[in-house]
Amino acid sequence: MLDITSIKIACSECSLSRLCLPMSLEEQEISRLDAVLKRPRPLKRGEDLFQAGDAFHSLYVIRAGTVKTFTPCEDGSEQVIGFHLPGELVGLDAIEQERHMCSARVLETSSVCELPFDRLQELALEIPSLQKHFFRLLSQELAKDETMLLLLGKATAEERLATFLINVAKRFRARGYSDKEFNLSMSRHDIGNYLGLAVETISRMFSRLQDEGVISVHRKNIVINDLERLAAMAHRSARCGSDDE
Amino acid sequence: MLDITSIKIACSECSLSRLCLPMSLEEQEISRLDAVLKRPRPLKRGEDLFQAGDAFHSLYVIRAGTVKTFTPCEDGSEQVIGFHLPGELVGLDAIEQERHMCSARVLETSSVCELPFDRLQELALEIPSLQKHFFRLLSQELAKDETMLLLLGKATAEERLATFLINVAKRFRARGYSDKEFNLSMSRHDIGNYLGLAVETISRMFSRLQDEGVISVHRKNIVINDLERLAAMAHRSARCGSDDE
DNA sequence: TTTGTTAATTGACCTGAGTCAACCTCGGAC
DNA sequence: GTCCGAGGTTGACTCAGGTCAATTAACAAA
Repeated sequence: MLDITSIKIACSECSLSRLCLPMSLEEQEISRLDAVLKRPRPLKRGEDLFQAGDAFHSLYVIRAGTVKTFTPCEDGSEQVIGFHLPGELVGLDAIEQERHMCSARVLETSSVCELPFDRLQELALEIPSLQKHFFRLLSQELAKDETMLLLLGKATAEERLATFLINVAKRFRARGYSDKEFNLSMSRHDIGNYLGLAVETISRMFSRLQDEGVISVHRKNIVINDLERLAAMAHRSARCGSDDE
Repeated sequence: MLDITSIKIACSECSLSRLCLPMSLEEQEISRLDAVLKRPRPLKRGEDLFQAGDAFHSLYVIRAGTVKTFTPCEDGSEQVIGFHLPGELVGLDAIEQERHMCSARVLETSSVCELPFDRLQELALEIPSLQKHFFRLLSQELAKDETMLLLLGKATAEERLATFLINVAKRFRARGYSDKEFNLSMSRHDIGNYLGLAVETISRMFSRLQDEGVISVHRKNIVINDLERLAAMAHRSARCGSDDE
């Protein structure tokens, strides 16, 4: 039987540190961060990392798996805010109100590292590059949201889905996976919700892109056949001069 | 003739400090921040504070007037990201890339304080409450954007405009102005762009709300006659448990 | 005052995406 | 195996909001 507590990997040895801590930290500084960090907690599909309204204590880094964040609406429905892959942080929007603004739900078996925010803040005072890293991280998140505002404000269904697929592909590549073929861990329903479209529209667009030969779709499996053409579809309403990544 | 350099008001005496620096700073700490800050620069309608792509050096606090931020799109159009009133910061999305992601244009005669970010960052290492303030500020900005994502993803034209009007009213009240009657400094075109709607739709919705007696519209002047009803329109697709403010 | 220009309104019409409903297809549970 | 239920697809129809075009209002320049 596997002892969960044994799955302790120091930040310095974590394969994600390039994504999670892309900054110059001294060996000794990493250890200090490491000491603050609580070890990965394994979570099963459907479990919540936290829920909207919960008191805020920690940020979470995804170590493995996928997490979706979403806000519940007055009418009982929800709005998906984002999908988060390994190396990405969730909970940043909770700092100000000191309670979570959105819920975070695990889409497949995942594990996350917990970063108590108070400790992090203290550490950031002592390690300038850590402070800088967090300012940048928050700023980056803002820039991402703005790109999303543009997408929801202007783009057609086709542009939205094309942009989404390209974005997912890029993030897979950045993690060392294929950007030509991958499995989407989220449902059509979640994709639609995220992109401000009905499930049926997502389904139709997948079919259309497949009919045009741009992608091949089989259930959750996506193959990108013609990245050029997909990019052309996405770029028509894209942010000026955004090469991303 | 007015000497512009004479319009120097220390942060400690600025009427906006409650909005701009809502935190406990020692007298001496405020002076240090004050020393870093460059004095208000007056700007005329149509002038740009900065443009998308410009190198990032400073954040700006609006002291008077209104500023809109927007990103240029590939197709030559633009997406309005936000409207900024006195006491609000612009440029936060530029920290990561070290260049501005959006342009900031003045909608009416305005003045802004410039905060060189490097100096600010140094200061934040020495003044814990300042660091905390900036983390919170960035987080708050994220939460705002998420609320906007919800609006663009789900809300109808009526819900969008109602939400917008209530939001503007709240911000006017927070600044000591009437929340029942005010002048919108932005054009219908900008409002439409911001809300992901056509100008004509904005116009039609204004007319509809007026016909229903909820508001009175004359050019840029708005009078809210029935806040209850306006709030009801807005709340149908609102974020759960968001009293804002 | 007239004139030019830009913003705003209104109407007629069109269309992209939502809605509703039927059906299909996996992948368990038994 | 077969049954079941959730997720996904497809078609037919509807409608909110976009587009296009004409008209009006506000205001600055001459």
